[in-house]
Amino acid sequence: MDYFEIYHPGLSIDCVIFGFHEKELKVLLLKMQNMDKWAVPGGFVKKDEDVDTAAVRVLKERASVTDVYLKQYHLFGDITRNNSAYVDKLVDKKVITDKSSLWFHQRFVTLGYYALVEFSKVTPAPDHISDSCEWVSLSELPELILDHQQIITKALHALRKQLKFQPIGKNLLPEKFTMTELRVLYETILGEELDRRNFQRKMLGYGILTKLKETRKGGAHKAPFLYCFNEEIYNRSLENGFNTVW
Amino acid sequence: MDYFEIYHPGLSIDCVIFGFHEKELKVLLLKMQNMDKWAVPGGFVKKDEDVDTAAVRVLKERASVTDVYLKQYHLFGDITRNNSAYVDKLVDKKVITDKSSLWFHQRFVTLGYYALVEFSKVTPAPDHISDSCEWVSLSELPELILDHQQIITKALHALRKQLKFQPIGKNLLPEKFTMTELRVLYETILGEELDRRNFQRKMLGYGILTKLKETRKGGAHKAPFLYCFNEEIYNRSLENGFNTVW
DNA sequence: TCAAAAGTGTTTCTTTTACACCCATGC
DNA sequence: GCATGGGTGTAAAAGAAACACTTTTGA
Repeated sequence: MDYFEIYHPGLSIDCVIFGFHEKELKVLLLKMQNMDKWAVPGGFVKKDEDVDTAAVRVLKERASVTDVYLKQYHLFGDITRNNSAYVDKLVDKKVITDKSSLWFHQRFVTLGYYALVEFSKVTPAPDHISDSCEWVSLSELPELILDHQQIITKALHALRKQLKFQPIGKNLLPEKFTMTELRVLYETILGEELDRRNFQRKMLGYGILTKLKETRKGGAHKAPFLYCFNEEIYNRSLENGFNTVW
Repeated sequence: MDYFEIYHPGLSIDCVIFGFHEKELKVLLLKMQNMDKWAVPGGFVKKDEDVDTAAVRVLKERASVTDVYLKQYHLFGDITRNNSAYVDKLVDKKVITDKSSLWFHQRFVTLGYYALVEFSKVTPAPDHISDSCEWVSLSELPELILDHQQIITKALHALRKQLKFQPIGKNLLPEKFTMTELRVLYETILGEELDRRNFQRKMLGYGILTKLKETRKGGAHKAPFLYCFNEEIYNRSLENGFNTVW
């Protein structure tokens, strides 16, 4: 494969994939072949491809993830983020061929996207250049390559900022969910506890939720009602934002 | 000049420079040599240069603007934004040499920055590839090259978003200013009127202002007090944001 | 002396916060 | 039957919005 033929030079994409499971916010990471370091799924932009389209493709190719909320949040373009020694190591470990090392030795700027996905819909599967693919709690991040730690941190900050004045939940939660599940998601992202009753009132006030007749049975204790998002109002709120802050 | 030697391939930078004058928000535009189209000051990133540093340099080289607030807000990476016919025209008009046209015929993604500058501190001066350099009201934008209209529009949206939960004013206003001047700036960016008294109370509540003993004399009517920003609290608010919304 | 902008305070309304009781369910 | 989480409402506090009168100044 001739990278120089196919891809836009010096530009990569990295996608921080957020999922929510067991009251924890997780990111989907790939373990580099023959190495003890992990990485956010990334890739390159084809010469005739929109960067947004490239991000969607990267998500699919490298993490088998489709149909997600995806948002560009920052271009990482410091000169320090490149590391020739790291590429030499990749060649050494046969992660990349010697022939293609010229491509990887370029200076890259990388465009950061974050993706919100429904945890249960993703079956982590390593691609051909990864040893494994796993959900990892934000509180237990392993050693990461290059500046991927920073890329994740900044994605989390961007996500928090978005949460402050836009709805979040679609794509992170299953189609039907309880008010508590939604609240715990908010608490997890914000890193603080929220009053159960006040949360419910405020959230319902936005009108983005539809209360269903069903309840979530099977759990211990009283069966809570299920909700789903009102797509139309949800999307409108995504565009316009709220006028209040969490 | 060999662009390929010096610059990072396929990556450009465009800076939307906002200034505030006579109750209007303005942008600094360059008129392309021998053409009737205008452009936002832009440039390229050197191979050994941080993108943020490149933005500062571009601002200085192309618009003689220094010491400003500068913020990366979006990477424009759609495939449609490139236009070979446009480059041919530039060669035809001798804005760029035939020799360098290969560089300009690349597909570029461009990184958008917006800058906030003090209007009176800028003396618009065209650089060597521009006919003129002028402040233009946002409401009277001339015909712009490529997707520069979109680049400006998105910069304004990003600025409005920032205004909602961060202080704005430093760099856009002179060191000393009246409360009315600050309010009119806010009104201009937001595109709506704000109550004079409520604005003052809320703004003072943030603690980012220092009331001076001086007043602005010379104008008709009662002389208003002057204020300046409390740098320390201002910068802290820039970092942390407010918890309220305008 | 008057028009126009500036300074200042109060009342009302809305939003946010804090908090308590009853209900349903599985163990 | 009891521990646990779920449903619901209200009172107090804080914040936002609406609003009016007096002061200063140049013309």
